[in-house]
Amino acid sequence: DKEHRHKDHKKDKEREKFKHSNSEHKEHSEKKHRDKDKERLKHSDSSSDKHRQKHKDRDKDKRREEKVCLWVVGMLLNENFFSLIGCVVLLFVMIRWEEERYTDGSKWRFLEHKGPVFAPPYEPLPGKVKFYYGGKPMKLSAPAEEVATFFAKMLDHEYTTKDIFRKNFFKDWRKEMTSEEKSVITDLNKCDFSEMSEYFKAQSEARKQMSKEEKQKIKEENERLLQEYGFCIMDNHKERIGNFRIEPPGLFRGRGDHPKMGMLKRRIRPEDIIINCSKDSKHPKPPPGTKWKEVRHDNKVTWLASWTENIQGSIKYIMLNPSSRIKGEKDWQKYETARRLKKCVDRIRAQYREDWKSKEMRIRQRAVALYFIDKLALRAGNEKEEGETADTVGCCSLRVEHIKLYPKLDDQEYVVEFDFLGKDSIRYYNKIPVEKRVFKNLQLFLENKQPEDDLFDRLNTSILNKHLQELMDGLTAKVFRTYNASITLQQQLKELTCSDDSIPAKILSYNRANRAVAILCNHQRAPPKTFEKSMQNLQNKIDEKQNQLSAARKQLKAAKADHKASHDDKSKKAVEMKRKAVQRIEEQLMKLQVQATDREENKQIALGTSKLNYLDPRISVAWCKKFGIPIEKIYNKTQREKFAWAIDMADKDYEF
DNA sequence: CTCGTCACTTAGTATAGGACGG
DNA sequence: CCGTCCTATACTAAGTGACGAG
Repeated sequence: DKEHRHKDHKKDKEREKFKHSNSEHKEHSEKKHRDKDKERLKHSDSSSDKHRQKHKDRDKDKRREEKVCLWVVGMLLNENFFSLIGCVVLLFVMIRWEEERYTDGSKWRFLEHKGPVFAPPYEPLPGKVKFYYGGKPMKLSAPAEEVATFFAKMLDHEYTTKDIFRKNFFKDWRKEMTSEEKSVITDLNKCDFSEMSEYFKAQSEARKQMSKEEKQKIKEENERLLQEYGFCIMDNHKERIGNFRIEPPGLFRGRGDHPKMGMLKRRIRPEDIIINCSKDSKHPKPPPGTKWKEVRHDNKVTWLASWTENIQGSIKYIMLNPSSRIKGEKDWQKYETARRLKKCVDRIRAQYREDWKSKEMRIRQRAVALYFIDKLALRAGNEKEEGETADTVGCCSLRVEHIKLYPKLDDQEYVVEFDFLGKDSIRYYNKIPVEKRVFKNLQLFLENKQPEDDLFDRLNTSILNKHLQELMDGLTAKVFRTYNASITLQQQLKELTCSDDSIPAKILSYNRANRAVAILCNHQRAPPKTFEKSMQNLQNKIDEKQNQLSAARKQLKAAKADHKASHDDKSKKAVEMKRKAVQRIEEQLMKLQVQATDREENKQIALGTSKLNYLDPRISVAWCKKFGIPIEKIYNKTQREKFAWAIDMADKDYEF
């Protein structure tokens, strides 16, 4: 018990640090927000007024704090014994809470919100927009029409041509039809949605052409909705909600070769929604004439509302924004776990290398799989239900058909070729030389197996994670991804950054370090549709700059010659001017060239995912502080909000 | 040990909206 | 000021991993 408490105490202290930096930051941003509101209210204010206002605000805050302090002191000094008792009880409850919060798995003590925003109801098509079956116009019942519009809106998409998509869609569509419709519409190929499709195209065109005022009105309405439904109170903070809108109905588009693509994603009603909030909060009201499925008060979870989705039968949640305390703390914890792995990774590596020699097959498989997870940053690879999802794999679910062994390939020995579809059906393709022992083990694992058999037939994620748990508290397969990503960034930054580079050059280095991680984690993207064009545009700009530069250089030369001839002050000044101009253009050119390199290298690589989910933000913050890079160059507004804790916490010497 | 459930993180893409250059 | 282009954001699918029942 003593030991336990000691550990907890240490944890608490660290948490205290986190909370402090986080709330401090929040105060800043809240204040900014308030100031902005005021700006909106009286936009005629002069800037000095605003400035004064800011000061006033700060003073007010200070005074309020002082008042609270005085109140507490007053209570303590008060002769009124009962107030004193009250005060002590309050403190006791607070302390008790602080302890409880971390030992019993509670996530909050007070939670109040307004519930979700539902998708707008279906608006029937104007009569002139017709659906045709077998060339004849046909008026559809509202439910059938709605589902038809989902298809019509996707008509330009490739997947409306796919067999599975069409089959699934048609089956679900027929369920929405009246019996007469059902008897008439028996063949999707005879359906003509083109008028509907044209109508929606025209609608979106019209939306683009809307006047400023109309756009402004929509914007204001969105803002109102955000203000009303987009925030909740969790404990003592107003927190931004991540997704407060319920997903609208539509046709399901799974990624990759998904067996359920085209199925109807049904409309979610209040009767489907479970609300989660605290008992003592003002409960959200369901829309008039409706009821929630349930209102519960479970403070062991972080979600505010949930519903069961009809495609996979999984649960969807409404949760807080990444900037919230609850998400930030968890994020921070994740990186702390990865840092603990750093301390013992050598031991673990030695261990799995040793296990390659084990007498037991299951241990060898475990060790080789772990080697892949560590070296190649593969995902764990949980089993999936066949026929329910696209056929994708991770490490533990690799099959024989996903690897090829080459005892010799070109000038390398023991090469393993990986070729499989991972998460989101993104292809992982890699040829990698491995140690002889690993290679021999793989040959052993492949013996007497069919292509569709599991490579690691004695292993799954649960076995692997149980083993990892024994090696380090809190260790799971995904910690390796976090650890290797973060350590790679740190090491690459060290390697690539030159302190006397210009800021754009340093940022290129940062992006390259980021890119190394994205490649490691296989974070790909489809090349943007306009990639070639935008590259060309940039190249044109570069050419233009180059011309400017040679012109400026010529002028400088001329000015110099002029100065040599006349030796007067005026010509000297002219030389200086021209010299500066050349310098400025050189800088601009450099910047453009850097931008072009960056963009080219980024064609098929997505940096965002690793930045947001794998890279300890304190590494980036420290790097910025060390090299005098403004943090805004690395993190945009949202990212700064998410990583507020790190921005406050890390100094220039932070080591992951 | 298997299976299903649940909660939460990680993922790529479509598009809204804002910056920027003519 | 307006159209173009790019970035940020919204959206939601698809993973991971814990846990409990049988």
